[in-house]
Amino acid sequence: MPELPEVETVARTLAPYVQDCVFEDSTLLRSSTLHPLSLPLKSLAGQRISALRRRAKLLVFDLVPLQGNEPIKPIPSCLVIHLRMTGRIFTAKANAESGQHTRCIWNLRKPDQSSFQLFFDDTRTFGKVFVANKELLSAWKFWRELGPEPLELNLGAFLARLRGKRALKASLLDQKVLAGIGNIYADEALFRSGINPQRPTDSLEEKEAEALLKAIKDVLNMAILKKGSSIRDYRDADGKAGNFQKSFFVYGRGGEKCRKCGTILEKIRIGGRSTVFCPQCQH
DNA sequence: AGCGGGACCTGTGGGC
DNA sequence: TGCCCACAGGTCCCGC
Repeated sequence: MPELPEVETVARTLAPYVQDCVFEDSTLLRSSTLHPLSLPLKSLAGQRISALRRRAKLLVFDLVPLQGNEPIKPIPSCLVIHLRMTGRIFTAKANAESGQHTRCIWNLRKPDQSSFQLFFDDTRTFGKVFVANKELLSAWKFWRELGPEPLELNLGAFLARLRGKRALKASLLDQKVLAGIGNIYADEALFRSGINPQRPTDSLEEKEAEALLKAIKDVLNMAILKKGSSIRDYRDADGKAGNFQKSFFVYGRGGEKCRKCGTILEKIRIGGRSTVFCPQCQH
């Protein structure tokens, strides 16, 4: 579910609740939700959240030990959460009961000493929670190999990453090439730049790469402004759905008419993922 | 190197 | 109404 704009929205809506709060105890309701390399959840106790940020599709809680507390070793430096397809994170009052799909609950203490809970719910259970420090993060292949943030990428660096003969769409979905783009925004950016998703990656002319990079940034920025896209499950930390799904040109519209030219949109599979494009507008 | 397929899961929507 | 199948914002692994 959540791609870069959705995770960015969760980070922005959750930050005001958790900033400077301190972890107390944690409850893991499904063991597979904890990443195999993770430190135990109990090592979070006494850690203060100094910042909440996004990297790629990951939510990162930066931690600092509370002064005067004896931290549990090894000391974690962050809590990383990957929402995958159906993960949701939200706050609840102290002692709220878990739901059918609740996978993890954290008790947090605010600076004013009052307490509340942070819930991680995940219907399909693909999501992961990872308590880490620098060493563990660099041991995590996925993290170590993440490509650059697309919103911070310049044309030269983008061109340098467009290597290989595979379909361009497959490259855009590869988190080692660019970090944060998923199935929705890959299709939308390709449509908006007029490029066919099946094109070999290394066939792009510089002008086309420039148009594609601009389309990627535009579509991600617009989606962030609209608080993400909600197809079904996605909600921000306040439980609110996004609005960018109303602006889709192609995603989920296979067989319907192109909003620009009226041609019937084609639906194919690339790299096992549904891909919708306009055979008239995209070359 | 890069593909297709399957695995991991649960839920929903469409077709019959 | 009910059953069965396809499919879903992601990633990983295997075999060719």
